[in-house]
Amino acid sequence: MDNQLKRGLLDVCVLSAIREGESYGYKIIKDLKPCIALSESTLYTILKRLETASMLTVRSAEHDGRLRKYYRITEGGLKRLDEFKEEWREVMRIYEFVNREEKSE
Amino acid sequence: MDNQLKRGLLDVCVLSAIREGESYGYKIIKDLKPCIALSESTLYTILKRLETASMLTVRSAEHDGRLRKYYRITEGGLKRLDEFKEEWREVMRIYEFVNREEKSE
DNA sequence: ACGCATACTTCGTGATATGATGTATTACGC
DNA sequence: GCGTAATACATCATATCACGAAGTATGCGT
Repeated sequence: MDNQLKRGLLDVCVLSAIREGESYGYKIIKDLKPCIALSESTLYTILKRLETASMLTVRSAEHDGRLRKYYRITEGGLKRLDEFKEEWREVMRIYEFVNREEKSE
Repeated sequence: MDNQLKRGLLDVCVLSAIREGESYGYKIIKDLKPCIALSESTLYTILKRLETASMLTVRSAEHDGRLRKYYRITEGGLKRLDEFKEEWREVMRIYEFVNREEKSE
């Protein structure tokens, strides 16, 4: 899975990682590891994008003397996850088109 | 469907459009219209990319005094379509992660 | 003391989709 | 016969994006 298919999936993966409660960058990467691999630079890019899009909020807090940024999903983020489900129907339709009748073999 | 999810799907859509026999740009767009909308500039970019990747071959032929470029899928292209099926399992796994247990509501 | 894990940031790059624009011919209505 | 739409392909500029590389800084184990 090193291709373009990840695009469009990454955002929702990150959102789903904080859906159940706020989390922070490093933890998100670890939580998503069994699902999808993403590097730090990728994650922080996505988090910034989602913040700009008001799909999550950030608060900084100290933890063991270190700074941590905690991300919390917003209404907009939850809405995005819902929309994703809708979009997925469209994706499945395309998938089925690609894998349509391969009769005569 | 104006999002990123199309990426990764476009290539295989185009390949699947010429899987059953050679075709040309304008016709591919029309054939794919019920499946996925793509502009001419996008299509020709993809066709060029697929040609470079040896997933299809091109031949020019005159048709009604006009030049047409006919695209034919190669072994590599067919292999790509097979690989796509494999990759799809991965994608479905990710999808299921995103839409996992939304209990407690 | 050293290395590793934690934690976040910035920069540069390559890939990509797409709109805009251009060229050229055929088909069709009026 | 004239204009417009459809056919058919090409090129350019732009914006978005994932990601590796590299940097900064702290805490923990040995």
